[in-house]
Amino acid sequence: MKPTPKLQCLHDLRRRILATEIAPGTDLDETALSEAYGVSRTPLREVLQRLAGEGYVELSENRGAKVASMDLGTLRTFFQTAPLIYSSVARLAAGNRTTAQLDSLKDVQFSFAAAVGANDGGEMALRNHRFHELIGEMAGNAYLTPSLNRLLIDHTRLGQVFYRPASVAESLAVRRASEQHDAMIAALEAGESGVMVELTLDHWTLSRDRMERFVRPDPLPIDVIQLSEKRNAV
Amino acid sequence: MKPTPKLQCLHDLRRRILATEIAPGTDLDETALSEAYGVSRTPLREVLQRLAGEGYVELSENRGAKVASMDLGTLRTFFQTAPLIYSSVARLAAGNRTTAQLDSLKDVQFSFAAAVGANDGGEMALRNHRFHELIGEMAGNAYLTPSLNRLLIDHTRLGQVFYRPASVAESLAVRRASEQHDAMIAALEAGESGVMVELTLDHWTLSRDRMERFVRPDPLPIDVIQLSEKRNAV
DNA sequence: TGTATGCATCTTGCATACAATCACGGTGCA
DNA sequence: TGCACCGTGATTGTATGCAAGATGCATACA
Repeated sequence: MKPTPKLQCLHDLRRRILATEIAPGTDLDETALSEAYGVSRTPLREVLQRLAGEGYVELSENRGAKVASMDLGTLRTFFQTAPLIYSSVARLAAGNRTTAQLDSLKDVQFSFAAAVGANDGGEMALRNHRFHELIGEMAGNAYLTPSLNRLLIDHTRLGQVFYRPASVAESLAVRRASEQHDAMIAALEAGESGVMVELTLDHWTLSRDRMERFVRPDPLPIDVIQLSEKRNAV
Repeated sequence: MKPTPKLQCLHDLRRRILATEIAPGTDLDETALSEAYGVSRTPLREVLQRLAGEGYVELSENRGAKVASMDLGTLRTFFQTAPLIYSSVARLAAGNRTTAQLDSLKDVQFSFAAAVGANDGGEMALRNHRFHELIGEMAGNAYLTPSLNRLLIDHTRLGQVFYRPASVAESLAVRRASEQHDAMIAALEAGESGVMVELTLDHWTLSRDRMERFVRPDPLPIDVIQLSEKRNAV
């Protein structure tokens, strides 16, 4: 392998977008980026074109690139579509996976578990991303893969919030997710597509519930709200 | 609108690939194409990158672009995946379509019917492509769209063979497809997602049967085969 | 005769320079 | 005061020249 600056730039941008280190909707300046990564604008533009093809960024004529936004409509669509694609991919993966892919998956899961142990939220999210990306590769379905990968981009970005577990309950959820990963590996190894689909749906439900819990948290105690209102009321 | 040579090139390449005017697997020469379309290599390369993102072509490092191939595995996956995506998109389209989109769809269907009347196979295939692409836009689901569009690329390329109806039976099938389009428009207009899904699956079945019939045609009469074998046997 | 190696040629990848387009601020006029 | 127009700076889009890598052929050797 050779770490050409162009590929390095590609991977780093992907990582930074997934980590929401660059926020959704952010405008990307070609000149600035090309200087930062030490490549000229030509290859950088090609990187952006590629990222646009993968759904990481959006290009508009004469107005440059911006990180793919996540508005309300997108979110709604996300929750609507994810179970369908995830479960379809899961079924296929159980039938088509190669042992080499299975080994890669185990490696990634090892890293994920390590990140969980180290309580490194960002790393967890990225390893989790790679884990599910690999399952997509196992499915070997060129038509579903682009959908899956787009879902995963937004899933990972949403998940960034949740892989920084504040409460004990959320820490437990992460550990449970990791256990589900292990179970998935077993199901994939055994080629049990039914089990794999079940696990995938459970995994989805776990993740979804945590996301919903973030969007609609427990309301503050009433008296606290009143207090804060008094303070803010000049 | 401005017909910049770059966009013209993009659209023309898409068209030629869909029409299998450029066969699957064909290598594309940057220099030759850039001269043909009157743009320099830089924007042409960006066009290729974009086409790669859409699934029309495949890029490989230092080896240029080639038109997306359609091997046996691809075909198998295609038949496996199409009903799922098509019906999902159909359901969503019935719920989300705007009247403006509906008008566009009617226009396209008008052109399609005209092509059928004129017995222009290539035009039929392209209009049919646009018809289903529009239904994808109606669905308004950024996650499913890339899958749908990839399916449509291969569907149209496969269909090129069938939109040149040789027999009377095939001519009838094309007419029937056109009627199904009309019925779909009605279902979309009424927002009847159930009906829309039904129609879509029927439409798929019709198309699939014709494709299968092409892949596995009626065998030649035995004596003819024997004859041709004798000829080929040095 | 089959295979390996080195060179010539062609193709792609990258950087720089230039052209076109857009955003913004200022100015003039109603 | 509000709006329209126009210039200027910044940013993107395009072209060209050169560098690096790959392909194919000829030659030499086993």
